[in-house]
Amino acid sequence: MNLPTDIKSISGLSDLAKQKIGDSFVRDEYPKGHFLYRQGEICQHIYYIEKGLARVFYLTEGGKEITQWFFADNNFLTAVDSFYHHQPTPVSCELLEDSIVYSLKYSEMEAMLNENHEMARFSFYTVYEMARMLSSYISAMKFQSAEERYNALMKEYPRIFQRAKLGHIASFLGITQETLSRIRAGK
Amino acid sequence: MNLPTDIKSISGLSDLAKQKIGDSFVRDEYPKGHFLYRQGEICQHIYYIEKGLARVFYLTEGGKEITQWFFADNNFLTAVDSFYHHQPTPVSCELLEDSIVYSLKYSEMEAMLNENHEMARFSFYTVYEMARMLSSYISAMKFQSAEERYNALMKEYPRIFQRAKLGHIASFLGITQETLSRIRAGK
DNA sequence: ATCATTTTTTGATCCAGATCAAAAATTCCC
DNA sequence: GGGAATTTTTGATCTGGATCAAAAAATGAT
Repeated sequence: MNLPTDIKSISGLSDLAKQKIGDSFVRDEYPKGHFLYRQGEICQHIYYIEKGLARVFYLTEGGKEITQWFFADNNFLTAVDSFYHHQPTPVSCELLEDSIVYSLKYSEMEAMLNENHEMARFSFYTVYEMARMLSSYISAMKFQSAEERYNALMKEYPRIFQRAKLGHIASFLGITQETLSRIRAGK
Repeated sequence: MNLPTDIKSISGLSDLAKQKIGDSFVRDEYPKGHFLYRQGEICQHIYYIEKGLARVFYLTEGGKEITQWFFADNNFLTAVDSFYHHQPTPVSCELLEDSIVYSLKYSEMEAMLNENHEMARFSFYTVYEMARMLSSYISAMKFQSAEERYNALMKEYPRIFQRAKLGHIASFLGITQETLSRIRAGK
């Protein structure tokens, strides 16, 4: 068994299945600046960040980088549409610090799925968690001010503060860099 | 087989499983104003709206109704956290017009899951679709003006126009009723 | 039809955050 | 370590949409 805590907590998965899934992930270490996948490619893997920090982002027509999400320790991460439906992904994923990352290739996962349909519970789990994240992001955007969102983000991912550029954080929060700078200065 | 089109398109599901899932949904007709589930209850079913229109909403501390989503023909719908994790749901679901609705009880789904893990692909499918919806909602909120969002909503669900109150539409769009009224007046 | 309640519209004012422009601070590299 | 490029901060102004208040319109009950 490779993968730590998270996989163990997936309900409805037999120990055997957990074992198999855990064993089929491959452990890697990548340096800061490495891209797990890039815009336009088909994302072939689902990743698990054991330790590290990643930023998922895309480019607007105007050429501006918009951060879609940050992922830190103990999170599954993939370009969902691309991974499951083999379309080019509109987003890139860049590591913001040296990271320990596990990955599982789609073709392997598919083989496991065909061999044992129970594995679908694993896919369910990862997409379910994603839906929860999206859902809480929407609440935050609807009911919190830019400053509240910034404080919440810094509390959840304090390391972002040192690793990401201001503009990257601002675009995630849905505000301009100038506004974030002012928030930070406390004005 | 009861359920129409959608279930057939779920990839990776055997015909037998599709048959079984389809057959275990129960068809019902409900009048406008009926609640499929209410805030505070545990949502026991996953629903499929064959024909009709539903509004999912919650109350803020201030007592205001906020529309979370509209669902029309040929959509699966449930209070995800409540359905899968048996917690009281924070949202209610009300039918805005007489509707034909299929439903599947959690306990039955669970039995099916234990009997045939392939069924987990069905859960995956429904949550995946939800994640896509949430994701596109976020883009809309980030990149479209209130007016653009209103036009897009009316294009997708024209029947809302006649069935939902202005305030219900406005809270879904993330704006006030007054602003929506002005948008509609074209000012 | 009539009056009361609910819903929608209109008006006036305000504010969070955007935009545009430029200065200051950091980072990078030879 | 010095100059160029990048990133962040500061300043001035503008704007989409909020808020508060009240009028108008629609809906509904008797």
